[in-house]
Amino acid sequence: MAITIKDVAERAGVSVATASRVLSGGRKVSAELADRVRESARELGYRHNAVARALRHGRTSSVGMIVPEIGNPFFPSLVEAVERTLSDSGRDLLLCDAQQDPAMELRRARTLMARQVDGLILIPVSASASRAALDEVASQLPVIQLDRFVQDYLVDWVGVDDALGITLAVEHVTGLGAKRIAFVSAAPECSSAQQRLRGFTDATRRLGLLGSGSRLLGEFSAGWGRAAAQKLLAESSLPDAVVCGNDEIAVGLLGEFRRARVRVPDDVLVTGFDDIRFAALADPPLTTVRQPHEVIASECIRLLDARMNDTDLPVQRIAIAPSLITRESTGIAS
Amino acid sequence: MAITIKDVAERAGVSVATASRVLSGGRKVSAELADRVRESARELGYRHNAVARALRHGRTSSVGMIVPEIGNPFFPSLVEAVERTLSDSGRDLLLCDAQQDPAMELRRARTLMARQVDGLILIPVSASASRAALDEVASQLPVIQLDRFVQDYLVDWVGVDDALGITLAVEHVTGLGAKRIAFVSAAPECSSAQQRLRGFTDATRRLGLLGSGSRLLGEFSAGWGRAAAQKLLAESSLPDAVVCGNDEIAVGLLGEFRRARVRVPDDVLVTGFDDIRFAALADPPLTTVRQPHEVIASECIRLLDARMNDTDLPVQRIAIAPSLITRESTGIAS
DNA sequence: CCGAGCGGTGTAATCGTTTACCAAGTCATG
DNA sequence: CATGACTTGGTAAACGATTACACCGCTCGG
Repeated sequence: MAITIKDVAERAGVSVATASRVLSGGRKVSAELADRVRESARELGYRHNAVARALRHGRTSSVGMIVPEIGNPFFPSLVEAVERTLSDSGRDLLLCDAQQDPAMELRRARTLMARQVDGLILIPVSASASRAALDEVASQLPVIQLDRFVQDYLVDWVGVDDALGITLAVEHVTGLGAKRIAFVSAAPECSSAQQRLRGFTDATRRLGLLGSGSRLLGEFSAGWGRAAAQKLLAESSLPDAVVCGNDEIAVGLLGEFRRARVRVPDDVLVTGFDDIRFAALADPPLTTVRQPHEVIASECIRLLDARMNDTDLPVQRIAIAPSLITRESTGIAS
Repeated sequence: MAITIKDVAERAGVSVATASRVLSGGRKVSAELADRVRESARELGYRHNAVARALRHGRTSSVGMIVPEIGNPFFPSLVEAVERTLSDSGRDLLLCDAQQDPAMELRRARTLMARQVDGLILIPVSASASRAALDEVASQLPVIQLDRFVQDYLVDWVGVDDALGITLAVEHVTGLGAKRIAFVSAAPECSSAQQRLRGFTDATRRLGLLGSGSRLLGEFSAGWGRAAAQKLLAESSLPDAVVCGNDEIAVGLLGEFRRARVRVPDDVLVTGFDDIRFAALADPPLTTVRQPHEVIASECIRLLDARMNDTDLPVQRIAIAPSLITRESTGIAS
């Protein structure tokens, strides 16, 4: 069996209370005893038991996180940033994958609650179907929605300003002279897709270009990007620019254009969203909207901590402005 | 405060023992009381406290995992597969990022041990410097090394047969007539890099092609792939094929070749390793060595469970054969 | 010289479960 | 009918830490 604080106390000839006070820095202990305890702990190779501490303390110093699908290349960077931010304040991350399934999402939320995480970070799978999970969790502990949010539901949210991001892309290509602009994105199942669609609609309307190009809505995947490219190629003429809902779509689309000998950016401009690792490595390198992961993650934790300190804090929705990264897919190497 | 089993018992008019037996399925309880307890639990919205259960039980039903760097696109797919496998058996994943730093790796290992994870999955940052962490952990609990391993250290390992993977790539390009073969990979800091280098050396020696092309060792990144491409371009003539240590390197190299108007596969063949999500989307689509993540993950958990059941089990090293995925970067669309 | 105050230490309660052990009742069997 | 086996329920002791409270021995002021 492992060494407990009782063993340490015994060997040092003190009570467990004293040993605990030395090792977890409670009240003052005389220098002599403190040394004896530390010495004894070192000799025995004592390591505290976080489970017992958590039970007594009522806090686990851990945060749960549920991600729609870790395999999706955008989420790992968010996970990484969150994990790093948490570890800076001595907390650990319990990570769950919802496998794109709201029912699974709810189940994972329950196990995280059972594990008494101090707070939860949720990237909802769906703008509607994730409500059940969010609802159940939010009634029990501090939750922050990250990146995406559940529709018409007042729970803190931190993410990028999706609509603004798309606006940046639209303005960029119109600035380059594009008149007919197509939009290839995911069906408005999750809030990101909704907001990006809204951004596209609003921006093109404002510029008098609403309806100038096709609006193809499928899913956030390279496969859909390919399929959408084929649809565009089948039309009588190509648009001047294709604004994509995320980088995966854009990369798939670029591949299909390449195969069809459509030249980017000469024949058509293409933009993505997220600035995933491979956006810069695509052919041509992809102009895209960059999400500041580190900022988003740290804001998320900050808000979570604020919420943990004060449950009655008014609900906050923090939309962080993204920035446009211009690369060759719109003819401008940065 | 949250509802405890005591509340449930009280409301049902039974002892906590009975309530516990009903809710956690211990001994038999009469149908009538069982119903009363379940009813009461439902009405109060009782959720068990996994922390208390873990303390009593001595098991947390959680597994720790330390990854060198989640941002690296190869690891998320492993994490996903592991997480899924674990959740199938009702266990959770505590994920830590070592940030490519052995000291951080050791620290994270300690916090996972403090949290009493039932077992640990470690992808060591380094073949040598990760020894400290592995050493300390392995003396306390079941550990499996995943993907990479620490040199000359007997702890279970599950991963792909790296040397075989490279051999497949080398044989593939020689089968296509390549005589001068260059190798661009990472310096042998971690075991994957070591084994892939060994595979390349052995395979080329066997084929009488040892030393036919340059051997450039840097790191597993697209940036290094670019730099290496420039080095190759600066040589008097290009090799017939470039075998890359992983896909990121290959993609970076492809980009640089493209910029220099070197045609792949006409002028030079290129292969990668890992079959990350974007290998198929590269230009041209990348011939690569596929790691079967699901198999690797499930073998990993199987071995971990075996080790948990019997500490004295002889050390196992399970190398799983990868497969070659041929695409256009070697002229063969599959 | 006495009592209050205080710093340092120990005893024991506590966190929420599970479970070893015990008591009481039922049933079957000799 | 007595006895042992078996069932079912409750009581209380764990699990390993933290911490409220009591206590002891000083010092210091009146």
